[in-house]
Amino acid sequence: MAQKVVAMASRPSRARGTGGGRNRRRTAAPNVLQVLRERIVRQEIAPGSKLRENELAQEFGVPRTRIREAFSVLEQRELIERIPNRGAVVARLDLSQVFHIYDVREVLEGLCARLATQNVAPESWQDLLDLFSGPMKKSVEKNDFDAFLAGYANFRQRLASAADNPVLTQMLDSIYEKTQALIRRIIILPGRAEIGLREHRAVLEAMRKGDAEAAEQLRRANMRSAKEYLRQFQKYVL
Amino acid sequence: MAQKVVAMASRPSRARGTGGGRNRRRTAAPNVLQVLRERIVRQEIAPGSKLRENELAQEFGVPRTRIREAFSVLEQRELIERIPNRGAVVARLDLSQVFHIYDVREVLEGLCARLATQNVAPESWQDLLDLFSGPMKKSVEKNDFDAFLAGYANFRQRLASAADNPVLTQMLDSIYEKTQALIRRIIILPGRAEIGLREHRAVLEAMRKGDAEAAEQLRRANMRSAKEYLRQFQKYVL
DNA sequence: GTCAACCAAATTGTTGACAATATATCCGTC
DNA sequence: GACGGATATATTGTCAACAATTTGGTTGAC
Repeated sequence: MAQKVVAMASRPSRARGTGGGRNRRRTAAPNVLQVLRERIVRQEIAPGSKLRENELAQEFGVPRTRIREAFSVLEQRELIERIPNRGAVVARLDLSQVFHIYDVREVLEGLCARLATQNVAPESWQDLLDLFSGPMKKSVEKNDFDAFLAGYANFRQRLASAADNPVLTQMLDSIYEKTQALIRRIIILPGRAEIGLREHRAVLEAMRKGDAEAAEQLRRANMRSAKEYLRQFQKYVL
Repeated sequence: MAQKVVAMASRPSRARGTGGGRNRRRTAAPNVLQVLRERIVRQEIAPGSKLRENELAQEFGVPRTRIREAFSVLEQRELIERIPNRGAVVARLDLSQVFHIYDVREVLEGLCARLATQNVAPESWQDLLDLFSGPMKKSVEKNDFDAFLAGYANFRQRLASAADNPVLTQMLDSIYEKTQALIRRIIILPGRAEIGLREHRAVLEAMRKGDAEAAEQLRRANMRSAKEYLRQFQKYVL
């Protein structure tokens, strides 16, 4: 019995030291999924590219099974397409799908604005309103799209957080990760940033007044406007 | 072309062991995922039950890896919950999540009604309107809930099909598979079927007139009403 | 009798080897 | 020289053994 204890203590498991001050895993990035997701969303891998399991397994230093499991999730999220026995390719948005997405996004973003307005005190939107009245306006004038996109991301995040509806948040995220690259190309269309800025300000003003219905309608109008812009310039962005 | 097929058929290696002839994987290729999904949705397995990989692998006659892969998908759809090293359990809806779902469902079903109205000729809704004016009314009077649910399923399916938006359809499906069991319990609440019937008829009448905006608003009102009923009777259905 | 540590069984997680399939290359025939 | 057909290679799909973790019960000390 004592021997058993000894055996236990001396078992060949390597230092894992979860409780200890050591870093828990060896250098390799544990989250294959997250990395792949970001690469695809940011289009660091071009749509249509083939994803080879062996290649990725070697790069990440993990067995192929891990890659496979990550593929399974990415397929569910429609970020990649898998054809049996032929592998996985990065999904590409076709035009009709984009318009379908925008129809859905319209009502979801509208709901998000309404819930956010209902859930928190109107004054809490003052800082965002200031941001969109001052600095963001300057960003647009200077054609500083990175700053504009950062502000926009802030806007979305604040609304989703205030809306406090995980189901909604998840759906918006799943939409957003598919269209992120597209949005960047819409923003730089001539005049779009100006219009978007004005529309966002209108939404925020309604929220500042605590008018949830108006906020919903204005956010929906904003989405419809974006969709119209897209329709007009579709040949340039897709 | 035909030659290609011949080449395929004459490939030498077919050492599958079964060797019985032409049938490749006849019996043992059950769609594990589909079966598990239905069992969970229909609550043939109770929420909170533990799902053992080995058990299922043996039952389906497939290696554990398959079960594992199915689990991965079910987890993504939030039909099960997996805790590392502790296994998978059937997800259970808690009350707050249900209300979150209904807020989202309100706007999505509204969108679905609007798109359906816009996409097809108003006359094409006549048969559904007749169904909800005649037979469905009888079903409610006779407390024939199965018939009522079948008609309701028909209604939803027709609208989704006419809306012709795969993104929307998928989101509604993912919501529906989580709440299917709940809906059956709402329907049998005192008076709910009558109210639902009236509201659905109102939606269909708007669609019959080609009034997409009204159809959207009425469908949303219908969802809000269902949510209110749920709030009122929450202690009895959850 | 209670508490704690400890062992044993069951269960999940991981890995590499092997089989099936698709793609690319080469060769003979017309 | 081009086309069809067969082999070679690369890639994906399948699987069963192995490792690690949790759990329930048992033993022993106080």
